[in-house]
Amino acid sequence: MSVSHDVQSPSPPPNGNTSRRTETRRRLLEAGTALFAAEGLHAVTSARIAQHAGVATGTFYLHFSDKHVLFEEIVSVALADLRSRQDSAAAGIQAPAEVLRVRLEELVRFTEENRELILVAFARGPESGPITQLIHDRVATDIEERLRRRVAAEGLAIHPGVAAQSRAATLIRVIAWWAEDPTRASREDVVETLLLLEPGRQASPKAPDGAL
Amino acid sequence: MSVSHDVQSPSPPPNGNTSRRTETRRRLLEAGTALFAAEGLHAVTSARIAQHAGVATGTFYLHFSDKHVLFEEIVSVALADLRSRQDSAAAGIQAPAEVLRVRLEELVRFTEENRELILVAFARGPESGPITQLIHDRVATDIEERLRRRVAAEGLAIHPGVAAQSRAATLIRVIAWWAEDPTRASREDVVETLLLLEPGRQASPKAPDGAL
Amino acid sequence: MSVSHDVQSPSPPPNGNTSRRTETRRRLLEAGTALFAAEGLHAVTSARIAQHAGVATGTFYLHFSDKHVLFEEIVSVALADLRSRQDSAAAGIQAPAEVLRVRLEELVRFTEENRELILVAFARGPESGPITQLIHDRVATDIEERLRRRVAAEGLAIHPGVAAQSRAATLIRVIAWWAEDPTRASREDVVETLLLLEPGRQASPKAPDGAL
Amino acid sequence: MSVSHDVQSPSPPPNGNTSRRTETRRRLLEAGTALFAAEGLHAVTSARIAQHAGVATGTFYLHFSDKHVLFEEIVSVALADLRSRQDSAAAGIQAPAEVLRVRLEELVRFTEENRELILVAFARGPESGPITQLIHDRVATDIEERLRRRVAAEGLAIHPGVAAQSRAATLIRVIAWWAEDPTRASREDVVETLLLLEPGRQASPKAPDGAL
DNA sequence: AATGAATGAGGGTTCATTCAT
DNA sequence: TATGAATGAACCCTCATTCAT
Repeated sequence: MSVSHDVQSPSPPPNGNTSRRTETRRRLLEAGTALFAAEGLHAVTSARIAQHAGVATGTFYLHFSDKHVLFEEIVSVALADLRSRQDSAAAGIQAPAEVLRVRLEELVRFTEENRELILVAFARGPESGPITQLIHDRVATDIEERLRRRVAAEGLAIHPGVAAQSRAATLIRVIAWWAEDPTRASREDVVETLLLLEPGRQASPKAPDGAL
Repeated sequence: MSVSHDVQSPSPPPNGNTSRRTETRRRLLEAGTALFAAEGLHAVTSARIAQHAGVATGTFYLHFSDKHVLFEEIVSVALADLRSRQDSAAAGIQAPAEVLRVRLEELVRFTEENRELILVAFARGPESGPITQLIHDRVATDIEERLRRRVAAEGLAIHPGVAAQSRAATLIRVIAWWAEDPTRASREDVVETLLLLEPGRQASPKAPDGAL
Repeated sequence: MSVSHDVQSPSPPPNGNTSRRTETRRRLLEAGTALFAAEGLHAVTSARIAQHAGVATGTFYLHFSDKHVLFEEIVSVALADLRSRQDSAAAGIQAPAEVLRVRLEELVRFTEENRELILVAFARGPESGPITQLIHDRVATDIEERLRRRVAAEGLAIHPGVAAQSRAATLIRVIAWWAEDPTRASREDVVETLLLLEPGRQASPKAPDGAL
Repeated sequence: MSVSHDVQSPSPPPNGNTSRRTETRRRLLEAGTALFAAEGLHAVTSARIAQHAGVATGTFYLHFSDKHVLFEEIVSVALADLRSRQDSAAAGIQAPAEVLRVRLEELVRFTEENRELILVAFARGPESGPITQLIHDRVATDIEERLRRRVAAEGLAIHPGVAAQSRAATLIRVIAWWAEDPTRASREDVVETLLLLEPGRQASPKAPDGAL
């Protein structure tokens, strides 16, 4: 159930065999994902991606105008997939606390199934490149909006901007850290700790303050 | 009171050449800081650093074996300076909560005074690379140790590894975000929110200051 | 009948690109040979070889990982060619003295036809380096082996190591000297004198030809 | 009794302590000899010679206009020294065969006492650089002159030019080869084999034909 | 005389990108 | 569509040489 790159058009191809162009594109995305995850954006050259994908150097440019575009594509497909999976999982749930937990659980599951991808997208902390910045900023903006509303409604003593930066960095870094080596913490530890660290939540000793 | 790369001793230099060397080195560090902050490690070349410092290309290599060594030097000098300032500020204070606040306040003050440097050290540019990771890892390791002790002593319901990643990412990201534009939040908002977000602390509405 | 870097097979190239690659490679080898002969390994840069071959700088590295590899290639192709020509010429001849003469004659003929190449391989330019040494050592090792056997069999009063160094140096130097300017001695003078100087041979006045 | 570089002027300095300038020059020559012998002309930089001599980079240029001049100086001082030692040793001897032997013996003794120097001057075969070329050419010219006279007088069946190239290359190569590792052959083996290989001499099996 | 920091031309090498086939 | 050889700008780095002290 991992993210797939072969879906190009919403409608499936007329016959069983994917078109050659689509297949080549898919292989480039796959090769890019593997190489970026292993070596980072900077160390990978377009020629090596092509080679790894089993196509000629020039073919790369028939599909992507450059390395960064490929990178962006990889990441944005992945993000969209994650979002839709989280939305499905949380559909129909009312309690905000439960929604949060379900979305975190889906995030963790997605991470397990797409470790390479996560390493590409979030690798090297929140400082890794324009695309990672973009993700961070998008995530942080959403969170800030939510927190702003809660501050207004509940009188939370936090600064929404500061807390949003914190939360976005936390999610990205914890997920990347865990993807590097999932034996570092159990799935439950990750979910529970992220729940407790949610801004505005209790995190006091032994007193889960009625939460969840 | 910003970090300086000048000669350490106020006494005059032992000979003419030494002071010239020191001066050149200082200018390279300064130029490197400015350029790294503005464009990131990857985009900056040693030739441009030299040019910006007003020296010849080859001179760069008389002082630093390459770009990364200069970067490391900038960052480690800055970190050491920050640490010593935090230690001085917290010297003699007993209450852990107060120590934490004082250290955060010093961090914020340092950030105000060394915005460029912070942008270099915590940069989000593409591939800022192993050094930024190193900082994160060093910070995270310290925090994890502290949390592990508190978990053992106080029975905190968090996973120390997860929470340490979260806290390190939070500190780095919030500080970098604020350094980008200090009008985004007041000094107090930054300090208070970071205090409240400390793992194991209350983050409930209107929690009385100094709770813990 | 000089050494050629062209395509081995007389049949047309399998595809357009391959022949272009081969052609470029041939031109680089040719340009390298000419430049090395004229200026020596040290004075020649890969950029100039490329320029002389009418290709871009980077193209050089598509074919040879560096200057020394090109040099090695030139020399080892030439040596292999010389060897095979000497072997063909001496095929079927029994008398050792005649074999020696025929091989020397072939060496001289080869030298006439490949003066540039000889100048490259046996060059005296500054630091022609490990490859020229390699040739000397290879030649000297072969000779030493032969002499060792003759010393054992015939009781020659020479030290095989010393004599082998002498003979290898003699062949290389005489050939290089003659290649610099073939009017310095007639083909016959070169062959006859090298025959007479063969260690273990008579070199007395008016020694009857074919003595041994 | 090795070659010394401290003799600058024919007359000794007025007082016992050599002048500072002379001393510096001597140290540069010594450092150059050691480094050239170990690493070759090309790999050695003027800065490293200076450093090795314990003086500043710029000082090098107060004594030698460049690296090659230092090299030439080293070599020509050594050659002059060798010549004068050979002349002294052969003084008063009449028999040409004995003169030859004595000169060869002196050459071998000189080589033992100045291995580093020999490695500098003759290193890497007869192809090592302009200075080595110079030596070779000078030696070859002398030999050719001698041989030309013998050919005229005795009717030797050799070409003087070819044989002179051979003999010069032989002497240089054998001496260099032996200097690399004097255990390769005994002093006597070197002298005797070089005697036997002298152009125009007998080198037939077991029949030293009255020679020497 | 000596110092040694500074110079800057130039070499080696890489790689994103093009284009003829 | 795909190929892959070729391009060439730009990078990193070295080192012979200068020159202010």
